[in-house]
Amino acid sequence: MKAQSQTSDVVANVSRGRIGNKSALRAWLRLWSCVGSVERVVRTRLYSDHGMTLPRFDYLSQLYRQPDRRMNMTELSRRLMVSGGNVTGLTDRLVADGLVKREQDPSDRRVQIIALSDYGYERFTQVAHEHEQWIGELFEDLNSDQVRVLNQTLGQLKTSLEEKLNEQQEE
Amino acid sequence: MKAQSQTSDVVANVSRGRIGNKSALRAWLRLWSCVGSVERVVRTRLYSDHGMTLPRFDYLSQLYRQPDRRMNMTELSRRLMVSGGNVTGLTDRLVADGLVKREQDPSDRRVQIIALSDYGYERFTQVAHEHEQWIGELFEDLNSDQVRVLNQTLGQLKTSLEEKLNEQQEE
DNA sequence: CCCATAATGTTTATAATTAAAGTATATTAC
DNA sequence: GTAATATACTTTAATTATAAACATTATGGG
Repeated sequence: MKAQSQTSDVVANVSRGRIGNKSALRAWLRLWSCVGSVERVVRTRLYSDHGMTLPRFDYLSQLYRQPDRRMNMTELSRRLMVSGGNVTGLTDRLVADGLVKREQDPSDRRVQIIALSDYGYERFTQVAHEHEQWIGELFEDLNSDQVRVLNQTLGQLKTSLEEKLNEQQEE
Repeated sequence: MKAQSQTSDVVANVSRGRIGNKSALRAWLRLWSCVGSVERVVRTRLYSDHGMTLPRFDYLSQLYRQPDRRMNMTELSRRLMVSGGNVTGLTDRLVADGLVKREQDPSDRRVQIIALSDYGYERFTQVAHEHEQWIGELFEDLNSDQVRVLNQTLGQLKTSLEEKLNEQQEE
């Protein structure tokens, strides 16, 4: 009577199509593990083959994706999912290396606009091409159906997470 | 004739069931984004509600999952996917806080065995229970079919990545 | 036994990262 | 117009993280 109430709750949830905490936790641990493995490979190769760190690559890739190769600090912080202070430090080092430039926003003197320099653009495109191949190799054992479903599910999860973060922020 | 050769390559790959680099890259970016969002929520709540950092929580959870609540440094480093030096520093601080203890391996004097202390066990179980609920809430919009397929696909990816890492290491 | 090699963990120097406090500028309410 | 509030970014202190060099101990072949 009193035994396995936890387990039967989970079963009940599954039968209703809603997932239980245990099953969510399992998915989370796998997500975490896969991302960790991929990051480790990418970080090691970026550093040994190109002398570039992963945070800097991620930073440059955000700028690269913009039509004008420009973004302000707050937006960079949001997209990279790191703190503002972190972006300040990364920017200092990237400016010192000549990969990006700081520009002023004429309409708001608080805003720093970060622009990818010509050198930064050239350097990033070279590295990014290899990066794309690394990712292709790492995912090659998945077939196209799996990737399609994966993208669909993760897209939904991403949207759902963003909504939850917004709700939470407003409280 | 010369136009869109990239695109047609991708289409060719899809028709064969093999994925192209672009599609792998898209999947990777979504994985990265989802993991980043979840980590951000977990890190913030761990710190504000329990005064615990995410790296320490991850460290303790590895010990907790072992039948004897014990693991050596190298294994911790491998499972947490961080460098050995990082584990040394984390261990120093966790020992200072009384959450874990260092023990000697009688059969190998190089080896440090890290054991979860009674206090560490008690503390972790409290936090882990909430952690599990947070994850459950963050994933609640996915249905059980999605999670099942996600777990299946990520399990395969994880295995595939581990094989690639082993091959790479042997070269 | 002895030497070369491997494995375990620490140290060092530096970079990345966070939370929180601080500074400067904008915006909004009144 | 001015005061309160919000936004953008930087600074600070501490932690987390890396790669590479190092010290110690183990292992395997001669």
